[in-house]
Amino acid sequence: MARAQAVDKRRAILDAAVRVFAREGFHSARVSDVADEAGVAYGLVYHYFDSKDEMLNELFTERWSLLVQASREADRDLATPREKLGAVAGFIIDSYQHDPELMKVIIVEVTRAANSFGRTHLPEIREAYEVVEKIVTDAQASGQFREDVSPDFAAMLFYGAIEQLLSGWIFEIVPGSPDDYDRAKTLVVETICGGLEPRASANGSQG
Amino acid sequence: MARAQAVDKRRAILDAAVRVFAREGFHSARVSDVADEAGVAYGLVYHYFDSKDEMLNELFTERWSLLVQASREADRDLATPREKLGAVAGFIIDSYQHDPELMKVIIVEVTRAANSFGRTHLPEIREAYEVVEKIVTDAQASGQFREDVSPDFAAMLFYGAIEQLLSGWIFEIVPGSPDDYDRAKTLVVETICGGLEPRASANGSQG
Amino acid sequence: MARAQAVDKRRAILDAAVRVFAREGFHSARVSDVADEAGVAYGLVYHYFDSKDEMLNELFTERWSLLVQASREADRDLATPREKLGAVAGFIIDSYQHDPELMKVIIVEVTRAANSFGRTHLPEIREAYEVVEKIVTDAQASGQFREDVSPDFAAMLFYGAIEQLLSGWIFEIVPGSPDDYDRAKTLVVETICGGLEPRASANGSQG
Amino acid sequence: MARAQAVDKRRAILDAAVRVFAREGFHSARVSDVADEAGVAYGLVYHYFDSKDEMLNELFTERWSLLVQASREADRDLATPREKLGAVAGFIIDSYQHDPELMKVIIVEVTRAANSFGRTHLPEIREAYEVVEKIVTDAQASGQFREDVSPDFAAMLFYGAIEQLLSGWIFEIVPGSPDDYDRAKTLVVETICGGLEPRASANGSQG
DNA sequence: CATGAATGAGACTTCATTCAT
DNA sequence: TATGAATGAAGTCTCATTCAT
Repeated sequence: MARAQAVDKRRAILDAAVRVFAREGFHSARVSDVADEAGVAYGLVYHYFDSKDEMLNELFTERWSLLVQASREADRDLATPREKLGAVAGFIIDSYQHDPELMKVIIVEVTRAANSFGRTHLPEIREAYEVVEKIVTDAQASGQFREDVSPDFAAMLFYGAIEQLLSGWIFEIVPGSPDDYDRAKTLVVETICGGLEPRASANGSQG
Repeated sequence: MARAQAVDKRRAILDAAVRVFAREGFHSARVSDVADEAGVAYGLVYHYFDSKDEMLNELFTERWSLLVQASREADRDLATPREKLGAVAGFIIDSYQHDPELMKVIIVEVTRAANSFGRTHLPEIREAYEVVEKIVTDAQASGQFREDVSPDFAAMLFYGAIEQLLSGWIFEIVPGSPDDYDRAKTLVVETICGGLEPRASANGSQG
Repeated sequence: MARAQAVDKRRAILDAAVRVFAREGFHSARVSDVADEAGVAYGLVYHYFDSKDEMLNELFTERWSLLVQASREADRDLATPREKLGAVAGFIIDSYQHDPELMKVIIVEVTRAANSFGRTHLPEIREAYEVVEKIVTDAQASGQFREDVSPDFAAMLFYGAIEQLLSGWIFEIVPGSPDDYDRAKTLVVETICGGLEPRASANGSQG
Repeated sequence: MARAQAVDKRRAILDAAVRVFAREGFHSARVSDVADEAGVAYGLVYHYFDSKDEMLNELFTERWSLLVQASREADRDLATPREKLGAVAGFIIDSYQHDPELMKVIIVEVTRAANSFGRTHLPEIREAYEVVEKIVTDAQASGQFREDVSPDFAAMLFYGAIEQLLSGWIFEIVPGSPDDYDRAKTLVVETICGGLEPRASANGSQG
């Protein structure tokens, strides 16, 4: 019971942190803001977390591990590279749709903050990239993707595009309705894969 | 003479700021670091700039306006969408090759920092996007690009991919040699355009 | 217990501020001086007060409200204008005698600093003036005071004289012993009221 | 010719200082504000004055010496204490009417800033007080003023009242039209002198 | 005389973290 | 567990003054 309480408080703090970090940005957010938002005492935050950074770390890892896991399952369970990459993109976009504040924090404060938290979590981020790289490598081996685009380059393009897309929604630069999310899932894959697939006829400088 | 001196010092501070911001990150960088790096007195920084922020603003605008200008010229002077987008991508990659520290600062601290400086410079950033959107729109009108990908979506993908690529080089996640830069110019365009062009035969919804 | 502690520290800071502001002047006083004088950590000052200014505001309001209250009671409870004004003057002089440092701060840094804090507290200062104005108005209505001196003019004279007197003591321009304080109470009222009362015979240019 | 120029610039700086100090307050005013207002180069201020303080010192002394001189002449040339004190009050009020900004600076930044410049100029300020004290002493000796009010006390009251009055005009707490100025000259003397003169009959608790 | 660039000390405020209860 | 008072390091910005030209 007390245990349940404790877990609840910890969770409440983490959830509050998401909202506060999303709203204020990690840097501007004060630990006291998180405590207030969670409705707990200032000091309790430090009972559950060693530092402000740790909250973000936890938030990131919690979610990112799911992405890596989902990516691996997609690679294992699905047949074509399009399906696989579509599942990865779909998972990310669904995550955003389901909890936009959390995804905002993850992308803005970690994934694209290569200077600070991005560095810290580089190994985890690379894991996700590597799944995509493997999907591309396999697709090249089977002739489904052209071979002149290196897998890491392709993974870069893939994630770059998706993150930019999410950034656009996050900062309301482009409209983001449920319809847009669905359409985006299809289009991002189609566009990127379209570019990665060999052309039927001659392509390239395409006179 | 005195005038030249003055200009020099201002320039020296700005150049020092690039190095310091690139090295430490804007947030961690102290104004005193910039002054030290420039070899001037602390107060002189505030003689030329109203605030630490203003230095970054200036640095960004100075360079970004060149990008916008170059993009417009590419759109005006070149013939095919591939050539146009290739010129834009080329300009960015050349900029990076020529002054990697400045581009690092611009991308890391402004373009991808949608929470802080990215917001401030959104209008300027949008200008660059709009050129790409126009290129895509025109290409769609002439049947060179498929029409089911909206121009703003395409612009998002395009810039997202390029920025991610540069991030990879900046943070040494992927190797970045002069050869890589050249290859990247070709590939990024080929891949993105490849995805944007109509397929020779039926594909798309890939039946 | 913890609560009492907290209150004590807050009080200690405020009391220290009085001493420091009186000694150094508000402008020259550093927040660290106040913290040192109070024997607390620097940051604690900002735990209890939003700014250095706020300490002075609090100090002023705390005391000034007592003056306004005492003035109103004097007006209500006493009979003649002499008694009323005597009570007001007496309260101020007693305040000075009781806590000269606080009154020094209030007069020097607020009441006579019309440019800075005086402006901020003008409404409260005016309240005190208005009580005196009312006393004068009533005295004029009952024929005890001459009518050619407007009440606000009279209030000005009254407070101007008292403040100057206190300034003289504060800066040791004129001697200030307990005896002097007592004598002053009588004389200031007698002189000012003497000037406000109608002359028995002809007055004015009194040849 | 060059000499005339020089004098003009010095004067221009001093005049600008009056306006700037009156507008911003001495503390908030920057030396550069004064230079800008005077239309001269920053450094020139330091060619003519050793420091920011010195400008205020000069401004004060320049005017205050006139007051002392005028007071002495009034004491020497006029007959009754009323006339004498009336002339002193008149001179101050005329000064205000003639150059309100300068008088504002003198009163707000020097005369009533007993902590800072008031201390510095205490000797000069005392000179003015001493003239009034002498007038009162003489009036007491000739039986025109009551003897139970000490001359320094009386001088305090006199100046306190006048300064408060000017403060009221300066900060627009009480209306200040040319008419008000004229009326004030009469009333301030009449009230103060009225209080200092012996009562025809018994007075005091004035049954 | 005149200019304005250059200097650098100084102070407020913020806030993550610790600790006593 | 829970509270919130207490700590103190750190950094931005201001601005009077100096100095080279």
